[in-house]
Amino acid sequence: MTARKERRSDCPISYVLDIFGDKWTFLVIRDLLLKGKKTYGEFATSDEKIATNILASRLVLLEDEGIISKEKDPAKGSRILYRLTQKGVDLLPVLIEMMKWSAVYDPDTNVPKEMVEHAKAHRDAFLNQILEDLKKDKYLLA
Amino acid sequence: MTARKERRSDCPISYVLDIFGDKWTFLVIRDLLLKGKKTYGEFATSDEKIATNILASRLVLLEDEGIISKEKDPAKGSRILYRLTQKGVDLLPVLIEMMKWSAVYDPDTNVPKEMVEHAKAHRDAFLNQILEDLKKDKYLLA
DNA sequence: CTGTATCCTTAGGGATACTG
DNA sequence: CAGTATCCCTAAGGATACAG
Repeated sequence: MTARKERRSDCPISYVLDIFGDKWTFLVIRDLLLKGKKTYGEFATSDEKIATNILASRLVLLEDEGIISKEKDPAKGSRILYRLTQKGVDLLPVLIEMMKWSAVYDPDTNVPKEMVEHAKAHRDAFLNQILEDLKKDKYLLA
Repeated sequence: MTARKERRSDCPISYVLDIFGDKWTFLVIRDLLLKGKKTYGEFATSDEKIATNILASRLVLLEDEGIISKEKDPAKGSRILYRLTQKGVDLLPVLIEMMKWSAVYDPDTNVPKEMVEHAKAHRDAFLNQILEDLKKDKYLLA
């Protein structure tokens, strides 16, 4: 069933959380975006062992939100392939920033070393640029 | 009580979700980072109306994770001020990317118009840059 | 005002079996 | 393999009262 969409507020952060505010939905995006996974079975066998009912409900949710789409595998009719829409692909920067943050602060995370270096080196410059924009009220919320 | 930390995997995205995988925690960060809120009462009166028990538990969680810290208001001893640590401030890029995404895809979001323009104009360039890095396996997960 | 505590309800989610 | 369905349980979370 389609989850009834009830916004808690008109805040853009809240909009993201209304869709992704749980421990699983972003992992499906990760699998599609960064692990090249495309099928139900591939999602189901990720390290975090998502339950099949949760997985199915998330795929429906993501399709309802226009973030993924389904198609039959042309090579094998019984197989269904999931792919990200543009709206889904555009989540990449969010994922990347999450990974950079973890790369810096999670000692146990398995992020490539060069990415850690990249993140640390660019962190200050990136933050300063954003803070500049903040000063111009570019991102300030009401 | 301190939530028992049980990682589901060593994935950096999963690390973020283990902390922020709910509908409320990021809103507290938003209030600190983008709304200039500092006190319990200010958090409690946000648009989304977080329950006080949830709020308190999230503040404990965030302090345990080293993302916020507490101090007494020097001007008023009974008042407690929360502030972000460096680890917390470094979440800003994540929040910003979330806002940019909402600015593009949520028709009802109340993001400043200039930010929408900014996001749309820079989206392709930004994605292309990340995709370049992806090709170099800079962000690829195992 | 800053929290705790308690009660209660619902939603999230694990395990597993089952269907096309 | 791609899902549904069911059972059951726990955690999340709303309401509210209360304490320092």
